[in-house]
Amino acid sequence: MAATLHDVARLAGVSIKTVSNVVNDSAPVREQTRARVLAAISQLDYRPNLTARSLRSGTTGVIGLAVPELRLSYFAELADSVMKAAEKRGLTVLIEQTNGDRERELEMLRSPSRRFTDGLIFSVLGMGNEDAEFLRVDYPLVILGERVFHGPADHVTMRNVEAARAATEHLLGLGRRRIAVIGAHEGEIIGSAGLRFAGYREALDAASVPFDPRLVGYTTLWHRSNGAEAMRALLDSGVEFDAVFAFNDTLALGAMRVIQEAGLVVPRDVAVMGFDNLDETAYSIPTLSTVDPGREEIAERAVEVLQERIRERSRNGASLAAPREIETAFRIVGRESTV
Amino acid sequence: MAATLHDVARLAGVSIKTVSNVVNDSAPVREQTRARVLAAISQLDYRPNLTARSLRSGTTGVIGLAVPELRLSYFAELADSVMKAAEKRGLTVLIEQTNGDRERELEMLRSPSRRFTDGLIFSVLGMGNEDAEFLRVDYPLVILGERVFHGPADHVTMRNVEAARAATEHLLGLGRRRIAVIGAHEGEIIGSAGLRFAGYREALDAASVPFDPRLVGYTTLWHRSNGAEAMRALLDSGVEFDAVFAFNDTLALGAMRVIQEAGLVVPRDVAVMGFDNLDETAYSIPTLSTVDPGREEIAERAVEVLQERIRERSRNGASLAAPREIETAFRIVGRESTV
DNA sequence: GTGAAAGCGCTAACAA
DNA sequence: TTGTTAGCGCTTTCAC
Repeated sequence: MAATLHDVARLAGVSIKTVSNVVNDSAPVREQTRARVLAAISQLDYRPNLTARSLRSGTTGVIGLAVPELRLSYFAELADSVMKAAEKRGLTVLIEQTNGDRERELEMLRSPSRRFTDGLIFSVLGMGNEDAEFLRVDYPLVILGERVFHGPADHVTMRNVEAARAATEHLLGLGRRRIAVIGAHEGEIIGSAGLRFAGYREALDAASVPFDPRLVGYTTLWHRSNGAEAMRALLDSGVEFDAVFAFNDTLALGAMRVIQEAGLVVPRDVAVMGFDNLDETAYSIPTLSTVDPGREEIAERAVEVLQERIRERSRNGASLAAPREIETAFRIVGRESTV
Repeated sequence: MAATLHDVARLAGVSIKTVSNVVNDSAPVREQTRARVLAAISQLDYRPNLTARSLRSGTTGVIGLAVPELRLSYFAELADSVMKAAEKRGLTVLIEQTNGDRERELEMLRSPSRRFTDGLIFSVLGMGNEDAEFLRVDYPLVILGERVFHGPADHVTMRNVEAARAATEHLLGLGRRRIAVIGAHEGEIIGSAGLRFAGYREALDAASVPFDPRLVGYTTLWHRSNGAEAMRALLDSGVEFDAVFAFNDTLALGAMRVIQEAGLVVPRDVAVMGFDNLDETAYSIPTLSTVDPGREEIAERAVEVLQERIRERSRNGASLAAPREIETAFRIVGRESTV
């Protein structure tokens, strides 16, 4: 059985309070006593029981991270960044998957594991702005993504409209004028698809390039196969285009595959631009130009804000500060697909 | 403040024991009483404090999963499978990253979060058989991977030698006789590289195809860039080959890129075979033939064995049963790269 | 500088 | 069938 404070105290011939003081540096301890305690600790290989500590202190040092699916590279890379940011701050991350499903997302907010975590970083995909009130919860919560804005919880996101505009301008800068988009969602205003589409339109308008609805590829999901299908439809339709802006890298890679199968050359015949800067975009054939959404910064800020809220809460019982909207920086990454 | 058992008991006019019985189904409760308790629970939105329950019961319902790096697709997909298998059994997964680093792996075995988890599934990459004794720990532990065999902990792995042999035979079956390998590790006997190399040799020998050391591409890591480099070296060396067996999919994808850049056609000039059956191998150009290692089954078995050990332990204090070596089934997946 | 004791919320042994 | 009570291991007043 693992050693407890009592065992250490008995061996060192002191009270458990003294041992606790040594372990937590919570009060000055005479040098000689400290040495005796430390000796006992190492002799017994004592390690504090975190569960007991949690019960007493009310915090666990664990934060939750809810993402749609870990096997989607974007979320695996995000999880990696969040774990690294958390580790720097002495926090452990408990990852959970929602499948991007509205119902499961709502459940997640009330999952039993919330009792195990001090707060939650929640990458929302299925819920919409109309669900915002569900985000009014009694624990620290930081929302990620583009589904809910100005809700009752802190929110970290990138400038989607500006980034999509910059991506489109990058293509315009190459002299491309017939720029198709892939990944649009009919009638969506907010959400990544809606915002990125808006950025695309802004760029066209600013450059006085007419918008052609035949160049819009709608897809429900943003997987590789959806990018491939949308591109096939575009090619079959016979509409002319000299560039494609896909709303994420996975769509772009799927589309690029179909373009090449059709005997066209990237970027000579069609320039391709993605969005997310996944690791693998640096290794595709050709390498894929994309938007770096600054995942590291998003993760850092999210963990930072969450930790602040956790601290506020443990001091004051609850935080009254207004929810924060934090926007992070992006960067256009030019690679072979848009030379 | 969140409601406790006491609050519910007071509201329902019963003792906390009765509430506890209702919550845990631990003893029969009169229908009428149960209804009153349930009403109080929902009125107060009572949810049990898992920390307190853990302190009392000595278990947490959380298992650890240590993997090298989540951004490597193989481990993201493995993590997904483990989480799904765990969820079926009512367990939550705490993921931690080791970076495949021996030192960090050793630390992981004694990480403070072990106090938070009932057991650990540990995908080992940096440690070797000589470190096996470190795996003699006082909590349930299941090892994954090919670095440690017959150690003091349970071990779930696939038949690497047989799988690599089958993959090579698949290429031989196409009439290819000059089969290069990529990802070999000089002098390694166990470890994925050593075992897969052995399987390759077995297949050649069985088919009486002479082994040519010039066809062996050594790489330290198994990333895309390593596959690309190894293939470049192979092409530069001028040695002839009509097929490549890469020891994982990522290497294969990197190699395939270089093959195509060199103006060769896959599979006409060079057939390519990977290993792992990553999601993305179904979408590459051409799609990649590979070995499906049965990640789902590995995950299922690992969680199952771990849970058994956890239960044994909570019953008997400790498990005396000998460590188990479990081997799972694999499957050759033929795709465009080996038509 | 150190000790005694209460109690975090829960489960389980024992009583009634 | 239900209630009482003793801890799980720790932190934290409050004495000394």
